[in-house]
Amino acid sequence: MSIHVTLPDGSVKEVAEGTTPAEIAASIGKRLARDAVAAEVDGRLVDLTAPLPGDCTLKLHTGATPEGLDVLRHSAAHLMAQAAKRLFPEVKVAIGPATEEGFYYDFDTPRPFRPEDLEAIEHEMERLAREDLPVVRQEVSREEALTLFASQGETYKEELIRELPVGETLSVYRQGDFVDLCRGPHVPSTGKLRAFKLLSLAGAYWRGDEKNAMLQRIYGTAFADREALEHRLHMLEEARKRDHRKLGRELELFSIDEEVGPGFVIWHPKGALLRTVLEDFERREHLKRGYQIVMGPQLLRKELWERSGHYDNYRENMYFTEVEGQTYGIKPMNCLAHMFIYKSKLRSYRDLPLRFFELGTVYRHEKSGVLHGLTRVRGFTQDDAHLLCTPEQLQDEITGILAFVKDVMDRFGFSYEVELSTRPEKSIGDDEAWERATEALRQALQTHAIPYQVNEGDGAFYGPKIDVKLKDALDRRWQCATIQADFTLPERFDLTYVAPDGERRRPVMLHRVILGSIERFIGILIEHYAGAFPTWLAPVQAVLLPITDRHIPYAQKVQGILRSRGLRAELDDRNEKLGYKVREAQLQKIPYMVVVGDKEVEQEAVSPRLRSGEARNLVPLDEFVRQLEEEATAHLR
RNA sequence: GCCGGGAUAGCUCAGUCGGUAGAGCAGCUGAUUCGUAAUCAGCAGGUCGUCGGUUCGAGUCCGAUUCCCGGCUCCA
Repeated sequence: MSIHVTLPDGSVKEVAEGTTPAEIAASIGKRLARDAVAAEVDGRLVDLTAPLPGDCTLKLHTGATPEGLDVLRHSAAHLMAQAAKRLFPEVKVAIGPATEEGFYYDFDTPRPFRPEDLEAIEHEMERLAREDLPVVRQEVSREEALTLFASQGETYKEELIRELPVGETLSVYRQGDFVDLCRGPHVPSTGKLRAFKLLSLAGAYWRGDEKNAMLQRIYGTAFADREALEHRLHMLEEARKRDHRKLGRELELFSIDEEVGPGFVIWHPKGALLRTVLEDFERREHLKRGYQIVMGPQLLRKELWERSGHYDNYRENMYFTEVEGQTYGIKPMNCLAHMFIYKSKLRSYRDLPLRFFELGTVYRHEKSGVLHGLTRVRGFTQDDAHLLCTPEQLQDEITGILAFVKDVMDRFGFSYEVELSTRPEKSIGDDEAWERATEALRQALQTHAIPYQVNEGDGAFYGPKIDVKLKDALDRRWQCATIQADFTLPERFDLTYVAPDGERRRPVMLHRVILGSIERFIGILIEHYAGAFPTWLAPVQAVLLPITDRHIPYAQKVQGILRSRGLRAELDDRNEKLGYKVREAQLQKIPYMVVVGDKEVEQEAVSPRLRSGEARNLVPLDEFVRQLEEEATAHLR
């Protein structure tokens, strides 16, 4: 008998004896025996106490490996359920998985949990962990499982079991008085759980369906050791500090006021400037790539929305207004006007592809509970484009857009993931068109070897889409760029072009955005940079700090020079000490704090201080202007 | 939309048992003219989210409502 053992650190050992992974871990070392949480036998994740077959490959996991951490967190979820049931015997448990960040468990409770309950449950968890209860796997038949959970009144578990095929063998895990339906694996005993924390309370629908009962969810996180847990808690705290809603106010970028309307953003001077810089960047990038800038109206006749299918499929999100017996819909999307540009004259295949770009402001009535700072609003501007091309050109156009997305995301240093979303239940168009559109998107991803996940039924109502999800500072994923293939709207609006053979053909339409919505993207940017925007984006690039009143004229002169070069320079001429002005500029995260005093005036120089704290002394004025100009235009090259 | 929590000065927050509101920062005025993260003094600032109820009396208790926060569902 010989067993290849891969240790958590990646090293490999050859072991001759052993009946369980736990035994083998113990034979290798005390530390490993203590830290191991699960094992992988011939690629299958199992309990440490699972019997080993003769010859096999074995991989031992601790909380340091992704698989081990998952097991640890899943076990922490069980521990939490056990603690909750002990303190509140009348609660019923639903499901409690590990997540990317930690774990949660959903409960049905006679009264909602309160924050102080979390503390009590956490203490109980600590007690149960100290008791080091063995966690035991038991295989039972479907019928035995049903009887077991029915006898405990666990109706949610019953419902889950009933959906499994008759005759199936299931596994349950016991720890002390608590038993849970679970595939496993789990840590061998509760003492393995040494670092966990309950984080928040929330409502969650049973099985994620809005029509089902609302359960009480408790979120928590767990790590292999205290240190890793503390690090995570520290990161959460850091993330809170860079919340774009907080920074948006502190940096005077924007506000959202109840009196004005929830979900409607008011851009203050600095925010509007930031937004303008971003929009200018976008216009330039689009023109470079052969797009044409267009603009459509905010209101379009209701009949048009009926023809496009928006009225049937998107009405509950639309605002309507009626004047003199005519009903107009405020646009929730920009495509219709673009189609009318296409239709305004006879198009030849020689004209295609056509790429219409619009910074299009749209209004969507989002449900009240979903609004969130800049990232979920009711009025927003999309960097929207509609590409009209022949079916033969479709691949190249999609590829071009994917390259565009990459270029732009690289500019901001964002990583992202790609998803392919297929036909939803509520949709227009025939199966064949959907199939062709989906295939076109898939082909483009495959030929460029772009890894992607499939998101069944998550497409737009008029076509499938490629979604790009970028990751923000809180490691939340945000949908920004999306590419949607559409064979249906060209049909509904009878778009045609003249083919080489003189026949009228139907063009394909691509809907796409790169940043998604300017509002959302800026919200993400604020958190990404923690408000310290790179110089090219910073609303204020330099602030002049005269040391006393007699240095103000020189500071004004420098400001004038910078402004004449298109650089965004402010002057802090308040009667305050330098330290005070530096502090404020630092808090405003202005890239350059330019100190001017006697020496600078005398030498026609400046002493710039960076946000990092680095101070440069007496840089010749023309040299500083040149450097700043170079930095501020980096994005144009 | 759903579950839970919350709303006091521009901001961050205190306000005990129901007895008519307080701090720091910001603002204003004055003094100070200063070299890299807060100079000093004075002044002003509030329909306690809104509406209704209980009470001799409500920031405080009850109800409704609006908005916000944490999630769920939905989504750019």
